[in-house]
Amino acid sequence: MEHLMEYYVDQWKSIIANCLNELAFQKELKDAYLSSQDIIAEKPPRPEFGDIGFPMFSYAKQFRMPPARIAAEVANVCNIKTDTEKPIWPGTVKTAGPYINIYLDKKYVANYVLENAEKEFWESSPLFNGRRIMIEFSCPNTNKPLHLGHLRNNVLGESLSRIMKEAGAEVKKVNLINDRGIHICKSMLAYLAYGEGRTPEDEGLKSDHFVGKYYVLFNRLKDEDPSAEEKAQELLQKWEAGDADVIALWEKMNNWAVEGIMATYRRQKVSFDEFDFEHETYKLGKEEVLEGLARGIFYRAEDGSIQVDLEDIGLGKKVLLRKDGTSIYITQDIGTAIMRYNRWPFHELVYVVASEQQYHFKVLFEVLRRLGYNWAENLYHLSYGLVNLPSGRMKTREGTVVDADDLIDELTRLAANEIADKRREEAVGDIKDVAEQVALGALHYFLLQVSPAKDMLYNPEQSISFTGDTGPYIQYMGARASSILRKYKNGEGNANQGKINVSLIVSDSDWSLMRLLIEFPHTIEQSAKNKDPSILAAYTHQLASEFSVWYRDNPVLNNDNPDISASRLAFVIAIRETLRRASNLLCIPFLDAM
RNA sequence: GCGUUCGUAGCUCAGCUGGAUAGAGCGACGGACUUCGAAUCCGUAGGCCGCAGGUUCGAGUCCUGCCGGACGCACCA
Repeated sequence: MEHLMEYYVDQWKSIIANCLNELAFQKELKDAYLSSQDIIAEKPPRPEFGDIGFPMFSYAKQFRMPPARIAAEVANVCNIKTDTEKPIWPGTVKTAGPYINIYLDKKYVANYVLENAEKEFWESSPLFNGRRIMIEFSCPNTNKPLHLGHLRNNVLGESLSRIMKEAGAEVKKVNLINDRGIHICKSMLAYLAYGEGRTPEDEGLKSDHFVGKYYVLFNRLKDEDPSAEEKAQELLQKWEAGDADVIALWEKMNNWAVEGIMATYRRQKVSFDEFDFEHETYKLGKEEVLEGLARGIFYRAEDGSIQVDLEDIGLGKKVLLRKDGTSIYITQDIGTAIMRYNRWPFHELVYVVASEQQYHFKVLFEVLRRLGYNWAENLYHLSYGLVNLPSGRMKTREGTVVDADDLIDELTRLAANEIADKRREEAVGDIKDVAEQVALGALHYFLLQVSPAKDMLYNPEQSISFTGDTGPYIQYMGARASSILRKYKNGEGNANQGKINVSLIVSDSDWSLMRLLIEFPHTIEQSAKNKDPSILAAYTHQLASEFSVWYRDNPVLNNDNPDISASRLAFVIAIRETLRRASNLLCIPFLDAM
């Protein structure tokens, strides 16, 4: 089953094409043949112009007529044609100057929406059917806890995964834990210097925060011991050599870090299908590079390192393997990509990684292409911008990094205060839990609302606000819809004595919402196609906002007419369901009460 | 310097891939609660869409140049 809006538009495109061809035939214009793909459809800017618009400008040349006249004549042909061959999805054809506008049959659409509110209308889109899409995101270092930047990464990856899945794809979420390297050795060194064998429990710290504390302490160590950097390097070499003591310490601290990070994932409600660990993958790719060297794709530089020359496409020269034969970042990424493809041949692999690594991914993709992997065409770097705060940029050294757990704590506290202020304790039940769901809704919506490519400003106060363009606002509207249903189920109102009659929900204000509902699948496809949850975020806010206006003007249960009650109730069910689905795709917890 | 990217209301952001009078939210000002939750809603004010060219019937959207910001240009990740 095609989606309603798509189906409508495609159908009308082909009708308009037929009518244009008919007109061309009548005018004996032989070269004017058009297929439905040539027809440009548009969403009219105002409701008076109907539901689908077709501008006629571009046909003026071949028809040698002014656009307005083409519109008039085509509309004529259409009206005759639709009389004889009735479209499956009915509508009325009108003109407005150079535009042909289609007015959909409101009763027909209303009937469709109500009948399918919880059924196939909401089924996943066919756009990505059968597509295997791998999405890599998060990829934390295990020397410190997650911060605000990771939260944007996580929610982008998680939301995009859900959207792609909703659009029909088979999605595999993967995470590569960076659990080795010089940064971890720094935490280890500082722990050796100041830790005195203590554990996170001893200090009452979440385990990843405990590790992070020693990473910060490394700066102090550097001041006290000028050779600290060198010692960290030594530690890394010992680690690579398999020194038992070093490995044991690494395992201990690494587990603490990973354990804490996983706890944050659970809290943020993001999850992964597969984890890879750098300590297992960091040597991958070396053979590939050596083989590329043997095949003459790469070359050995004078200093002994193996490099690739990408000057011809403006990417310069890039080292792929150190002169001592050891792997670097890009070496292992080459190996990891190949391993992943062999393990699960994907149609597309999306890397959700900050924009600062754009160059890296260009090189990586090009190297894989030159190695002859044709699937390298299907690698995609979803580059996203930095998250800044109203107070300025986050900097580790200045201690202005916003910790992920602390931020969620703070947002939760603010939400709990609000619940208390509004005297909603009894209605919500578990305040702490609901407050945290509101905190997540606030955080996630705010982070997703901005197009990924852009740097953004995160304003915690504004994000948690219950009015305006925020997550809690969307949650509130969902809760209001739920509240109406709850009252109905408790026997309030007389909807159960009425019969659903679609002609009772075709007013202008009904129609505005109805149209939004049928655009939901199309919006998901747009989001999936563009890999951009912000499109869906904007849609969801609009849906919530229009529902807010609608329920103020259209009493559902408080209505003398049982048929109106029943019909509006069915409508509320459809709206609530859409809001619930949309919220879920945006990682905004749906709440029945807040 | 080179590359990538962004520049839209006082602030934070949209603008459906080139179409009809450029939209939201916040903030400001003014209104609406004996009626399904006022954590809401309505109204008003606020714009040479960074600047200048170009393509087009038509440009916030595409191409070029300039200006301004961000991020890259490691045998770090």
